[in-house]
Amino acid sequence: MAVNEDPRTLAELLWGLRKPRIRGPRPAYDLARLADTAVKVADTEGLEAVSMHRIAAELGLTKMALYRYVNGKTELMAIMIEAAVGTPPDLSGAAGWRAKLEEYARGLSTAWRRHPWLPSVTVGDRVMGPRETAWAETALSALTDTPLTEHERLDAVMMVSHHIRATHPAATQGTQTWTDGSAAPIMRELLLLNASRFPLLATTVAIPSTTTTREFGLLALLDGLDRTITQRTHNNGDEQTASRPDPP
Amino acid sequence: MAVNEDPRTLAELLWGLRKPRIRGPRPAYDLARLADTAVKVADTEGLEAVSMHRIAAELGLTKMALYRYVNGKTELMAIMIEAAVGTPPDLSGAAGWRAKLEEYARGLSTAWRRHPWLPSVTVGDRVMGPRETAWAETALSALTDTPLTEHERLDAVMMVSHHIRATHPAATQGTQTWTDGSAAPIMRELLLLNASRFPLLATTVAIPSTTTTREFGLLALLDGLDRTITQRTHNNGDEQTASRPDPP
DNA sequence: AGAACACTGTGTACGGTAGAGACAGTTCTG
DNA sequence: CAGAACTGTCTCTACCGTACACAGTGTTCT
Repeated sequence: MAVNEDPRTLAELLWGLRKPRIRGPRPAYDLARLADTAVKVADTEGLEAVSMHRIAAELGLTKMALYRYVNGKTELMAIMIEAAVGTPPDLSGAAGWRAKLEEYARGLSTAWRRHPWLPSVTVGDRVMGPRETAWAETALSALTDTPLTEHERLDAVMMVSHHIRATHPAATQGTQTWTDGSAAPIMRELLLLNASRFPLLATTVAIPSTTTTREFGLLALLDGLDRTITQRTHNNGDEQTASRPDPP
Repeated sequence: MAVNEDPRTLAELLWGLRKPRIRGPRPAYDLARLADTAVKVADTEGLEAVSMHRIAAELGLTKMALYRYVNGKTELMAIMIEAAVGTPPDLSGAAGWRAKLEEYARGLSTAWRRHPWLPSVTVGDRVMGPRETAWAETALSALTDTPLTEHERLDAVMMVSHHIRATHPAATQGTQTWTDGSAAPIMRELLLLNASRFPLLATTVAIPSTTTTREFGLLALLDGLDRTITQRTHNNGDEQTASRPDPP
């Protein structure tokens, strides 16, 4: 990566603020085409297969020609994300914040199942495009009728997203190292070998799991939000009277 | 990366099962020394500064000499992790599963603050070393007295870890893109510019935050776990009588 | 003691990555 | 029609991880 990492120019690219160029020969392709082929490569061969050379070759271009469209690989990744996220789910069918959040989690999950590289990339400090932003906006809409503050709603939404990300099966993320994945059998073996040092883990991996991490976690998460929400709605009117000082 | 990624040999390295070599000249260094210098470089200059060449040069070695100690960069990373994680916190001082989990979260947080690259690396499908495993064992011990099943306890522990990871300030992980980080001001600007499309987000970023995401999230998480735990302890004896069929 | 052997560290080379900069060709604008 | 602006290509650099042959060094066996 290089000195090109100017977030402002990236933002202009993502939000359609690049001034259209008139003079000179027409570009053979456009950003959408670039993004689509890159997404296709990532979907079928994994994210590590996406290199400047590879994508350029896929389009019948030289590697350096790509730099006429994007300022670097960071920008290519950004437009890939925008192309892949799609549109957020419709939450209007679900009644109540809890059902809406569950629906949102489902939507996130299916989108990520379609593009398994997506969760590992839509992370960290970065400029987001309008389509990805729309997801966050949709998620926030699930909590508008709750007594949570604006930032608490955002926190709650992020919690749900992170949980789905962490339990994403094909992710390079927080897969359950102990029970799933290619390293799991080795870990199991090592734990049973050292059962005296790690008795709790050893017994755990010896037992087959009946529940899924994702469901259990989401349940706990929503239960926890429910607690503060119901608590605040009940104390809503009382709080003022209770905190009102007695007249002298 | 190469064909070297054999998880078995990695496991042997991490768990001290490498047969000690006697013949030939003594190696100038050992794995601990390698790991320590690599950790130091990662701590001071970031994880991307850790390359085979860099670490070798730091030790006064040729790049290729490192391959006499580790089979590749994957193994180097693995021993770096083992060297950096340290020992898990002592939870015996905390009373009850909730306080214990909070203490565990605190310990995780301080360990990751010391080595900001650690959370982004201790993730995904991989073989873990004994010291990292000890952390998981410790975390599990917090929940031994709860009516949760073994796998549910593991799930709960993973949830807490993921949450701390996701809210880790210096992480390449799920920092709050909207409110923190270098891209945040740009996102704020874009949202206020497009406030009609993203009203909820726009109002949110316009308001200063009073609470921290980490605390709010951990609260919700533990509240959620509390619900199932207390629910099950109360229904413990009743459940059998309630589910017992009436005599005909 | 001497030979055989095993191991360490070095030098060179390879294929991969992202990217800079000069250049030729094309197309629009004045 | 001429000049300006733009596209795509070519060559080059600087990294990265890693394979492999080789020289030197120390241990072990005879």
